[in-house]
Amino acid sequence: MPDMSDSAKRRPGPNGKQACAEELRAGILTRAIAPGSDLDETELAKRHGLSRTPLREVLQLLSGEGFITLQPNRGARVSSMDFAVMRSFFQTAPLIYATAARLAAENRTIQQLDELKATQRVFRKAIQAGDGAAAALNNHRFHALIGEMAQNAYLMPSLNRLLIDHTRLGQTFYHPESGTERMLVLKAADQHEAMIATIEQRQADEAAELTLQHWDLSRDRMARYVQPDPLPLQTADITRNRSDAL
Amino acid sequence: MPDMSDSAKRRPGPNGKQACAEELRAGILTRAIAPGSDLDETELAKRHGLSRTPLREVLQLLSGEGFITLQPNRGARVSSMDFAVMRSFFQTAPLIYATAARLAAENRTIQQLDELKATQRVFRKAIQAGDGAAAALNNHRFHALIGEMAQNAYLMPSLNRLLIDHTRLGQTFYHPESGTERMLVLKAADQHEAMIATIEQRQADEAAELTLQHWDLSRDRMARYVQPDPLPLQTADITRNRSDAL
DNA sequence: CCCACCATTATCGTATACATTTCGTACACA
DNA sequence: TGTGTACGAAATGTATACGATAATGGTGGG
Repeated sequence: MPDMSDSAKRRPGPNGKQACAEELRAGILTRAIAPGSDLDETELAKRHGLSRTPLREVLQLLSGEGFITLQPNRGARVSSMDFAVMRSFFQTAPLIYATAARLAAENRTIQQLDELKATQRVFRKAIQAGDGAAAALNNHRFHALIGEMAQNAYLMPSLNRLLIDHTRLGQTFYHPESGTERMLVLKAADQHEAMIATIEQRQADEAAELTLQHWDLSRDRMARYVQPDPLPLQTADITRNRSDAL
Repeated sequence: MPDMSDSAKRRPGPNGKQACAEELRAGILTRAIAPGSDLDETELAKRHGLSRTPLREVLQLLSGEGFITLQPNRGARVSSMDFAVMRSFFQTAPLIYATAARLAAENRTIQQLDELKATQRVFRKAIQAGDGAAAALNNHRFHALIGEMAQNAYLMPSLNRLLIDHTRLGQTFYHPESGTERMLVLKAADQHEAMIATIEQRQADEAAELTLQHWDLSRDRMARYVQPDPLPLQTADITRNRSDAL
C-alpha cells in the first residue's frame, strides 16, 4: 500500500467518518488500494483516529455503495471483478449511461450544471498536469454528477456501481504512454464539453447519443486491460489449493 | 405498529441479525411498518435480543439496500416515496424490468428455475387463501428471483429498489375488494406462469414483452393509490408538531 | 519426508459504559 | 398571550473491553 501518512495522518475532526469514507473511495477508485485486497479494521481505525465501531460503520456504508464486500468473520475486501462480472459490465453500461444522460438533459438544474462545468474544468487541468489519479477521480465525479442530474433514485445505484468499476478499469486511460493515447484523452474531454452543451440545451436524444460515443471511446481502451482478474496475485501459487481462491 | 410480539419475541439465535433484517424487510414491504415512520434502536434491540451495536449494523445494511434512510443524529426512518420519486418510479421500472427479464431468459440456471416455480406455487396458494401479505411477499420474491437469474451485478441494485417500492405500492393489489379486482390478481398469476415458460425456453424477447404486459397490469392498479405521499398523516394535524405521529 | 492435528494468535463480533447532540417542556419576559 | 430561552430527558454516536471464530505455525505420527 502506498504512503498515505501525509494525506490522512490524523483527522480527529468532528466528521472523521465522512473523511475516512471519502479517502477509502478515492483510494479504491484510483486502485491505490488494489481490488481484492483485504482491509484491516484496527489499522484503518488508528490511521484515521477513529475507534473500531464507527470505522465498521464506514465499512458497511462502503459495502452498501458497492466499493467493498463484507464477509462474515472474514473482514472486508475491495470488490474485484471476475470474468462473468466483466461481461455484464460491458452489457449494461451503455443502457444505463444513455438513460441517465437523457434524464439529465430533461431534469438538470442550473446549480447542477454549474457544478458539472466546474468539475470539467478541474478535469482538464488534471489532464494537462499529467495527474492521472486526479483526472480519473474528476472524470468519475463528472459522470456521477450527470447521474445526480437525472434525479432518478432508482437508476442511481446501478449507475454508481458501474462508475466504480469503470473508473477502476479505465485507470490506465489517464496514464497515456503514446501520443495517440494522449489524443484520445483529449478527445474524451472534448466529448465531455459536447455533452455539457446538450444537457444545457435540454437535448435529450443528442445527450444520449453523445454518451454512447463517449462510451465507445473508453470501451475499446478498457477492453485491452481485461485480464482474467485483478487478483491473479493470489491465485498465482495454485499449488496450495486453498478454498478462498475466489 | 401491529403486534409482532409472537413472531419475533426472543430470537437469541446465533444469527439473530439476519433474522432481524429479514423481519424488518418483510414489515416494510407489507407496510406493517409504515413508510416514513421512525425506527427506535433501543426498542428494536430489545425485541430481537440484540445489543445496539449489531442492530445498528442491521440498520446500515437495510439502508444500503434502500429500505430505510439513515440521517446523522436523527435515527433511521423507513424510506418514503414523495411525488417526485413516484414519477421516476413509473419512468424507470419498465426499462429495468424488461432488461432483467431478457437477461434472465438468457442466463437462468435450472436450480434458479426450480426456485422460481416453487415461489410461484406458494404465491398462488397465498392468493387462494386470501393472505394478502404473503401474496405480496411472494410476488416480490418472484421478481427478485428473476433479477438473480439475470446474473447482472450492475442491474440488481436498481431492480431491487424498484421492487421495494413496487411491493409497497401494490399492497392494495392483493387485498381485492371486488370480483373484477380478484380477476386481475389471477391474471397476474397467469402472467407469471407465462413468464416462467419463456424464461425456461430462453425466449428473451418474449420474456421481455410479457414482463411489460405484466407491468401494465399492476401499473394501472398502482396509479390509483398514488396519493401525494404516504406521510400525510404527519402533516395532517399540524397543530401538534410532534414528529412521532406514526 | 509429508500429512494431519492441535495449540497459539490475531482478528472479528458483541456488549456495555460514556460523551454528545437533539428535542420537548417549562418558565420568564415582552 | 405569544415568543424566546434555558434546562432536562432521551436518543444517537463513540470508545473500550470481552468472548468467539477463523487463520497460522509447530509438533507428532505415519
